[in-house]
Amino acid sequence: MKLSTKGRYGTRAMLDIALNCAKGSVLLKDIAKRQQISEGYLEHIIASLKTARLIDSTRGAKGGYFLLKNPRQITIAQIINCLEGSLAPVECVDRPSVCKRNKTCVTKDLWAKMKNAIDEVIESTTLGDLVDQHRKKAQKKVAMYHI
Amino acid sequence: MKLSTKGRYGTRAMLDIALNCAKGSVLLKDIAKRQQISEGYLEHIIASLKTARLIDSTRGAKGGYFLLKNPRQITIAQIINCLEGSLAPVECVDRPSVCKRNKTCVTKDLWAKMKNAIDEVIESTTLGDLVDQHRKKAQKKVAMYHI
DNA sequence: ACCATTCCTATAGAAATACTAGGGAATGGT
DNA sequence: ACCATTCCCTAGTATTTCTATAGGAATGGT
Repeated sequence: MKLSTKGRYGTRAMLDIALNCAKGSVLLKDIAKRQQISEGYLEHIIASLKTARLIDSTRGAKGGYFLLKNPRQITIAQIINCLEGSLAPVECVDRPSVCKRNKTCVTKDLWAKMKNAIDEVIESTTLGDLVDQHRKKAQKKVAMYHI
Repeated sequence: MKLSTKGRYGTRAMLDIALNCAKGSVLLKDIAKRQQISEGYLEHIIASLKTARLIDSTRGAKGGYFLLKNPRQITIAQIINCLEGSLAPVECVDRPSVCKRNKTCVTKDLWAKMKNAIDEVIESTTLGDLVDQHRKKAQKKVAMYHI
């Protein structure tokens, strides 16, 4: 039960934009290089994030991508859901009608509980939280070099 | 991020054995019919459950499968883990060395949190719990017919 | 000896994932 | 007006994982 690369790369791309937006917009090329993702593939992921209105872009020279909201207003759930859809471990949790067993099935209830636990994590974490944590870790690393 | 059929079928198979073990062992054929899983495929799943020492079998005529422990001693985590491996949403959570970014990566910490939330659910639920819940639902259904 | 049953291995079709390729369109600096 | 830079869009393909299917061997009760 793995997250696909879309979810993983997408989350890192969003964090990268949040960390590098000081001078306005961020180049896809730069995100790709820093995050070690192929430009071509990253384009697809970025496109989904744009459709979901989490980011926007300007074209042409001096173009690039930028967040449409404050990082504290962007939850990881929003990022993941637009790239992977629901994180329900089985389909019947979201759409009970796909399984005729759904009225009596107790495993369905269990999987629903699992989905809730997952959602709790990604809904309670914002991109702003990741930015904070990243800065804290980076600072610690710099401090270590000075010992 | 879906659970594969192995995890889903396996959990239902274990529940089926727990519910039908009154007369000793349970036939694969019967599990397959009741749970609507192909016999051939169920064989693979059952084999893994056996390797994990959750069930055992007797061969030949009058053979079948039976639980090796009390349902209250069997967690869903044990079932799922032997069929799907860890439910870590990304590999680096279990084996940090697969990603050189692991020292500074804050998304890794997030995915680790997600794994913990998932594990909490499947470790705190036992096969016995599912049996209880199933019996309660079945009873309710019978009562409704009598209205 | 017979038969129902579990056990084991190999193979293959289907679906999803993870990219790659290449041309097109908008923009801004010169 | 030109051109480099950048985003935009569609199609195709390679790889992996999932979901089985098939055939036969071993076992044990009758």
